[in-house]
Amino acid sequence: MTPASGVHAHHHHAETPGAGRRWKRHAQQTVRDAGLRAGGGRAAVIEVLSGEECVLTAQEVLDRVTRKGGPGGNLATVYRALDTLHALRLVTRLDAGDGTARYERAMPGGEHHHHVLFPGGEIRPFHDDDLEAAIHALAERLGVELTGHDIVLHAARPTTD
Amino acid sequence: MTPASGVHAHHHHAETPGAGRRWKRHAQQTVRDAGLRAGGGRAAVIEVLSGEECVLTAQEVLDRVTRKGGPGGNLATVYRALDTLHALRLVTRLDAGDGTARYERAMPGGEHHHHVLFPGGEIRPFHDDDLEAAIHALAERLGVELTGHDIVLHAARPTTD
DNA sequence: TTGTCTGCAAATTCTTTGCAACGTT
DNA sequence: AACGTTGCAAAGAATTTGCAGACAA
Repeated sequence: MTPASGVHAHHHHAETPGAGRRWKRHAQQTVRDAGLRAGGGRAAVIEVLSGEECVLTAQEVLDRVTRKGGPGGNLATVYRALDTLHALRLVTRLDAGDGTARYERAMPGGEHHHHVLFPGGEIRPFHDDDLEAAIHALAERLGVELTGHDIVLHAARPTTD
Repeated sequence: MTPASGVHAHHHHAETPGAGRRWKRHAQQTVRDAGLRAGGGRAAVIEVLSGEECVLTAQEVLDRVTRKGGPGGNLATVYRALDTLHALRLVTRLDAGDGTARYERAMPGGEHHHHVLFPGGEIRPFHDDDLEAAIHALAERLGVELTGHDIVLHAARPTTD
């Protein structure tokens, strides 16, 4: 049962201004360095992602690409672009548990955030240094070399806001 | 809750003996209490899950059910059973990021574990009280009423062990 | 030119559903 | 008898892939 429940991301989170532009440049550079070419489809996906702080599904990326006109107006192209960007660690994939992957830009330097899922599909990003510290301490305790970590909280609703 | 005791996590697989049997009884009881009947398919799924401490895909559950002979030898039945058990909060769903859902029994009382993913697909469960404490502190800081949380670590490989 | 990118359609994979027969209560 | 349960086949949804033509370097 997946009646296309909408998932809305909240911008609760003041993000560094220019982060999108910075990521866009970084992404273009990285793609070029990988020996790949500057086609319109992938460029459009990069453009869209640079303008979004939090997760989008492939379909949502396509919608936004389409809205802007131009090339990239194809789901296969979007998926291919997302795959490439993910392989280059330029985007992060989030599984919200509804069988649809969501993607968001990954800032260079490991700067990242996690997600709180609310009933109804709302997704809210958050970042917390104490949590990051706890994760790293944990990894050491477990004796594993961490390459990444995903944390998804499920909440009934904000107790305050 | 979850006093940050100095309990050392890092159990590879040290689970309380009898946990499987306990869960099985609990599951059967809960299903009965929900007004559902005791068919062979769901019973087989419960049987399989009770014998596994960590995640299985629907297909893996089916394989094990089939191996034991008897009813339940059908993927649709397995999915339906897993759905029901999940709705009753008797199983947990894990998205390892490969587009296939994995399920494991959920012990009553909130007792649970998280997962470390290694390259190659190996999944190792762990539990850590300090981490749990950190999560609860975090939720309070965020001002949300937590109903659950998923933590997935990605590791290159054990640094020691 | 050479090798990459795109779009379109077809194919895959995972999961859900319709329906008739069957089992439990 | 009433109603949940199961199996099989078909349907769906998300994601991937084969190909031929368009493009970038």
